[in-house]
Amino acid sequence: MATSTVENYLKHILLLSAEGEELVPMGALAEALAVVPGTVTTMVKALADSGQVEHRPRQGVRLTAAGRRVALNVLRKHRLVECFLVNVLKMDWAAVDTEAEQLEHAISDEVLDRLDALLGHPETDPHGDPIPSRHGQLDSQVYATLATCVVEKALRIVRITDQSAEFLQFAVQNGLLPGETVRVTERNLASGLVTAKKITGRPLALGLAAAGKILVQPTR
Amino acid sequence: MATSTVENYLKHILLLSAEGEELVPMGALAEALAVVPGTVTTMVKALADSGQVEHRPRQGVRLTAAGRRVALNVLRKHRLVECFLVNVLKMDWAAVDTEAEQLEHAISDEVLDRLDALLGHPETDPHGDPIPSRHGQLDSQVYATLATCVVEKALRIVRITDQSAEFLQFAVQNGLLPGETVRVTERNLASGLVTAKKITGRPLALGLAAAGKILVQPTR
DNA sequence: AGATTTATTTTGACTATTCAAAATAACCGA
DNA sequence: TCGGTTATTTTGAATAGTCAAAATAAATCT
Repeated sequence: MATSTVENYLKHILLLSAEGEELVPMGALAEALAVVPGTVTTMVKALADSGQVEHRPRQGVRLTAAGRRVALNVLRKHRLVECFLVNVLKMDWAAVDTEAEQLEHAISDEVLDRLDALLGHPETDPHGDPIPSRHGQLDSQVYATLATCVVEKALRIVRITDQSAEFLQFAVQNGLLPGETVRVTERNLASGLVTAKKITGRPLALGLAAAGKILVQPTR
Repeated sequence: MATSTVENYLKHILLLSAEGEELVPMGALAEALAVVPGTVTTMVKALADSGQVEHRPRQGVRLTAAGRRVALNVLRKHRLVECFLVNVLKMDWAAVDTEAEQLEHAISDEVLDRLDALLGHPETDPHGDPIPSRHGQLDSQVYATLATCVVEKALRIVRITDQSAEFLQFAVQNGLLPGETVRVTERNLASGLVTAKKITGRPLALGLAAAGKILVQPTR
């Protein structure tokens, strides 16, 4: 059985390889896991020995099929737990990531399935992140963001890609939640400023980086 | 923050010291934790250094006030999680102990409180074991068992003190659940045999050891 | 008391995970 | 192609938790 350290390595490799095949640089992984790069090298070599990742020295890591299976299962646990914490326990949207970080390694597949049923088989977690299916399907649609979308068009927010409590708090305070409808009224690449407006609301200015963390799709 | 290993040591010391002050022998602790005795000695010395237990060399260990506080919190988590798994997720009575074993170290106090509220502040877990209160009160009433109670009197089952899946399964199959009413119709110390009957049922024979694991109280 | 059994502690070693710092390789600009 | 960044790997050491087996103390039994 994978230790929770191993689960974390695999989960973060999955998360950093976005869609598919790309090699994750060791440095990026070290940063994500908050350990020094040398530690990642050591650990990745061990993971490679156990067949969970493929290590290309000096280039990066990539999950094997086996590693990906484990990673998706952990991610599924993480996101379903977040749903539970927000929908059932009514916890703060911004706080649940940290909680789920622990719980994802402690809950069994049995509990996972029952939680999934209790929640009505949700497809995304409260931040809009897609929940991998029981057998490893992960929605990987590419969305526009407030930094890249067309202007003056009504769009539905589908997802917030920054899990930090600060950013999520900011999002809540400005009503930038998945499901809400917004329109970008102005975007100036030079100044790096984006102005967005909710249907019923005052204009809100935010930087390009922040705008890029909010994924949107055409209102259906 | 206490590691989950430390939490387990403290929890088991609490459980083994039943009520109060007794020193828990190192061997008993080693057995409960499924490690060799030498390991316990090493670990207990570390726990003593950090002020969580008092170690009497060659005699045993005992929790300090600080250690007891931690242990009660872990036990509270364990038992509330069991309630959740049985009452909300409808999991098998006999399987939840193992699950809770993991979850008790992963859930935060915040989640704990909300779980407690969701469940309606239960006083006992599904096996009848008392749940320590938020601030460390633990019901320590001494109950009679089917091995020690008066015969021919109707009694309510309050608790099953063996958490092993096998025993719990046996209990379920014979309807020996907390809340049920039973009567001991016969007890023979010599043969070590106890015969019990549910109000609406055929007599059931069980050994003294098994009978001693079922706690009862007078029907109110 | 002396010998024996039993519980506990000590010792030495091992695994998993981590860090700091030095060594190495790859890349990049002129 | 040379020199310098920058990323990665290596090396040596630390911590937490564990085991096996030898040493020791305590309790027990003649």
